[in-house]
Amino acid sequence: FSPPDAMLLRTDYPTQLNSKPRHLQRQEFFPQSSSDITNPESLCHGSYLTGLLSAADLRSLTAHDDNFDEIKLMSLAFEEGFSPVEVSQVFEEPGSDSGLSLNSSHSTTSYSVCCEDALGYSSGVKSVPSHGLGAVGGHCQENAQQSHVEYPGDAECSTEAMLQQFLHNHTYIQLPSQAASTPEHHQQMWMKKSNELKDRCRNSTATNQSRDEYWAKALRIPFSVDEIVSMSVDSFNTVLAKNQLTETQVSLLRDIRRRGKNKVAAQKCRKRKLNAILNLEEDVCNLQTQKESLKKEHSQCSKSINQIKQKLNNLYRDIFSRVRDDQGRPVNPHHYVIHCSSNGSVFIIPKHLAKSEQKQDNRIEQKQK
DNA sequence: TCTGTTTGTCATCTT
DNA sequence: GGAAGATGACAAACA
Repeated sequence: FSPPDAMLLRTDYPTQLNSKPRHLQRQEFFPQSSSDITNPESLCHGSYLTGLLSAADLRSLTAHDDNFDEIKLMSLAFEEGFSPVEVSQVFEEPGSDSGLSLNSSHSTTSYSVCCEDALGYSSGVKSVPSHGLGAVGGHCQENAQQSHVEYPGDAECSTEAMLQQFLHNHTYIQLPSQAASTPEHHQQMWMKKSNELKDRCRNSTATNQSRDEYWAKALRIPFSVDEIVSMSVDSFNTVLAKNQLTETQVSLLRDIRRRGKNKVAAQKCRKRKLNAILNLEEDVCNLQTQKESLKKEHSQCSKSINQIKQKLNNLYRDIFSRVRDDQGRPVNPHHYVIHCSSNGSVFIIPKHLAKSEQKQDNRIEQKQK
């Protein structure tokens, strides 16, 4: 869901927000030590994370679950001192389908309001947690001190409390003078903020700034994406070793490098595939041309053979029309054949003799070979 | 609104 | 066995 949605909800629950005393201290929401928090549900009180957990705590916390990419980023945001707008903007990043993939499981986590807590953690829900996280990221100390929300306790959690918490998440960013403004004003502010973020993202893409460039900038990585991708393995390892980077920054650097390399590889792969297709099409074209040429040649050969056959028949007929046997009778061409021996002599012999003669000649030829 | 293309990304396989 | 490259599949952006 989005903060504007929450504002609409808030108008349905106007009494709880402003009327209840805010007497509970932030520490009460996390009675256990931060290092004990290992389950996502503990994070459901996420609106108070910044006030309660140090960056180191958050890092160790997030290390327990591979799905906590966004939380890792939050951690970095706190650690690096980013503004809530920066962090929320990062999560508003266009095409946030992948963004920062600190590990193989990604894009299946999101923050959403659940029945138990204000800021819940759910898996398998594909949504962009931009506003909520932006709010969480921006939960600075002063704001936390300025407003306290009544919380009914760990065991029970009412919808009102949930809304209060969530609304608290998204009101802390305001200046103190704005704190008591109307729900409509909240909504307008969020709409405006959302549009600003979207505009900035659009501008970002309009200037050909890639998502990784954006991330690198947002996480203050002192190298350009091109540098990260194009540097040698040794240089890259040196960079990782000598720059005192945080775990998250190292992850991002590795991701950027991997994505960059893979992007180039994909481009090369597609180019190769295209070239292969073009070459195959050219081969097909050449083979078709060759086939046509061979067909023509075959046709011409057939024609020539037929002409030679015809000439041979004519010659045969002419010879037999002139030849006579011992008694002066014409020779029957069905019983005799013209035989050319290997030494060039030409005889007219009975067919049955011609066959045996032929065999003999073949044997002699084979012996000569 | 639908459709085809391009591009980035991930997972997986190959080198 | 691990790193890097190659490639199929998918999704988002875009024309």
